[in-house]
Amino acid sequence: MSAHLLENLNPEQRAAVTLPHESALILAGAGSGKTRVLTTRMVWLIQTGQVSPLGVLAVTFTNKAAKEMMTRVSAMLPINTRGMWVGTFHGLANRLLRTHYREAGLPQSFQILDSQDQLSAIKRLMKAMNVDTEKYEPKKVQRFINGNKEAGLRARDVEAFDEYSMRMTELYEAYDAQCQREGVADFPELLLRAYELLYRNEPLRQHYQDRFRHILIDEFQDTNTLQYRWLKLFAGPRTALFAVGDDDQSIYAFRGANTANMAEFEREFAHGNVIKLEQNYRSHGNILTAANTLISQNAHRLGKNLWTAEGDGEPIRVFHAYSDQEEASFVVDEVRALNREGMNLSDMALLYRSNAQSRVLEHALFSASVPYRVYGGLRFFERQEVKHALAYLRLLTNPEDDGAFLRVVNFPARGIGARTLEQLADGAARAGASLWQAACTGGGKVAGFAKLIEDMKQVTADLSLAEAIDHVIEASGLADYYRADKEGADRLENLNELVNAAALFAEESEAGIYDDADASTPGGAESFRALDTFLAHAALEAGEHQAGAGHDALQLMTVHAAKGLEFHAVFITGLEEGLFPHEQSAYDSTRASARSGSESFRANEESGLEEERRLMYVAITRARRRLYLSHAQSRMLHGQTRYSLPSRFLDELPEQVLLNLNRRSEPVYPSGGYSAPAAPRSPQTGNDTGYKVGQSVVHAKFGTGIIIDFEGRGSDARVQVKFREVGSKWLALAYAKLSPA
DNA sequence: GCGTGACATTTTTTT
DNA sequence: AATGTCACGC
Repeated sequence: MSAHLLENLNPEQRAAVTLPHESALILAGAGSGKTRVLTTRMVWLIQTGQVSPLGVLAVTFTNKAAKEMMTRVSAMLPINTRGMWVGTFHGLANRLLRTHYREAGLPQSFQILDSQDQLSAIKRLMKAMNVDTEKYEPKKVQRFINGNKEAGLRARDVEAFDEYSMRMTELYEAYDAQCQREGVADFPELLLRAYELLYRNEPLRQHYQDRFRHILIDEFQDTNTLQYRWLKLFAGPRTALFAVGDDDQSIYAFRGANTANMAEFEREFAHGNVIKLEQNYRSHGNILTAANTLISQNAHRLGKNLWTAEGDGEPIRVFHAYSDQEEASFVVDEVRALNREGMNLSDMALLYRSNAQSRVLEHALFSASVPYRVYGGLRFFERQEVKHALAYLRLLTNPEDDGAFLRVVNFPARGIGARTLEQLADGAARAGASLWQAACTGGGKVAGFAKLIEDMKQVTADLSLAEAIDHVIEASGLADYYRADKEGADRLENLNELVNAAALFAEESEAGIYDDADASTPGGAESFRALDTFLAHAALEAGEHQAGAGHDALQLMTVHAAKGLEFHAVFITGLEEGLFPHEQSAYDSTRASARSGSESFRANEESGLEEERRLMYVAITRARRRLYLSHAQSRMLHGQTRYSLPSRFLDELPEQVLLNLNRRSEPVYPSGGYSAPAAPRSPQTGNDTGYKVGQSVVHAKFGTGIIIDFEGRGSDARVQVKFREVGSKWLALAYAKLSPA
């Protein structure tokens, strides 16, 4: 039967699947059957009796990938997969912490803060500490805290010498204390806590190291420093680590992913046990040639070249548009043509670098009544009405949660205003108590709120999860509030959907999906309480952006969101300098972490440009048969028209695989009402304005800066100026009050 | 206490 | 263009 399992694998894939009990690194290129290898390996290990299902730990980055893996494994294996540890880093850490909450120093009902919750917790803290939020921006504080946690550093471990980072570190420490007091944990905290738990608790560590004989990791290139350490801690002397990744597809360095982990893993674990999967089963030759040529221009690579047994296929179509609108209508025309030829809309994708770009495309698609679906955006559990309902629930299970308290104490409005809350907070701080405790001992409207919550607690105690949530939505006044609101219908529906989601969740939990079948864990909590589990689920799995499922619709998403997906036809739009590669990433990637006080977690500071190139590589390799690349000379962005040059990535592709769709109307401008449009630019020559690139200038409002780019001529002339204070801006010379410095 | 208008801000995204 | 944040006035 295991022979059957291996039947359709190529030699490299088979070698990877059947590796002996040793650690290995699998360099799996785009479209090389990575997920297949990973799941088959898991099944093979179990089927050949090398390990029991409980001895396997499989880690992914997204819930989607985890689910996919589970589905495939249970399809191949007749056994019960319920006790298996397959999940995201955060999901598994949560599981561990719930099981060993005492040892981890957490309350049984600890709540998880998502990024929004975390930010508001930070703002609240800074307000209480009277910190100047101009000087210390809450967002930067959040980055600082998370960056350090992801590097495995607690506040006391951070080396801070200058005043700024010392203050940041103080905030970090105070923030952690606040979280501890309130019984909440943010995302990186889950990982760090779980790490510390095993690090300090030897018997527990022994237990898990002994249990997990095989650890499999998906998308290894996306691991950050802490996640890698976490894996090393779970791995005992007899554990084999099977890491699958593609350094060329690392596109999350900006949030701490450390590609150097791959090289390090090879040195520390794989010891030359490296298998490359280079045969691509997805794309035609020309597309792969383009991808290979592009990525070969990155200096920091482990090295890998994709090939395909398919023919060259079609050339890559390149379109130069005069404006973003023209680009959009070009895309719409092509999409309709392909659709007429029989290609499903859902087999085509429109990709762009940043979400803001989708608007023009959507507009054009809408006018042409082409059905489409936009991925990304607000997810279900992140909607405000849902968050409100969840906050009530959090308060029921964990009254110390001040964040939840503040979110709903006056929503719907109960006449409890800022001043009342200030007094309440003062009282709570003096007594060293939570807001909830202070509210219970007080009087007036606040006491009324406390009574409301108490009553809810009583009533819901005997109800099922879904019934309880339904009751809370009614009793809190949320339902009435949205019923009274003219625009509340959608929100009301979402609240209804929340009740349904809870019912569905309870059903699945009943089926055992979320139970831990391993009863041998020392000191483990037997089962988790339904409400807590549901709340954790809501935080960890914010929910797919639903709607329009089942309908054939064109797929719109950012390149980031497209990772891991494939389509027959792909349009990569907005290939312009400054947009893709994005200026923020390409030119000053160091800025974000420069002040974090822990540059070490970005020790492999590579140029942001290489990450942008990898992003382009990911985009190209999404396409199976047909690929379109387009750029626009002018584009509305942030309410301003910007003029840009074609992306350098277009120049980095081999000409022989490209087909220029504008060929017929050389030069690239469309024939039409435009009288000899200005050449895009030539910074050093041919401008008549008296300004040139590199020159220092003074602006009445923005201060002094340096001209870094120049476009157009005459009354259309525009310059990009990098100001010392306010960053870079595009200015029309005809209007801007500029003078030479 | 609450609603309204001025003001700034704007990468990519998962957990 | 669009959205969130903040200060101000009722």
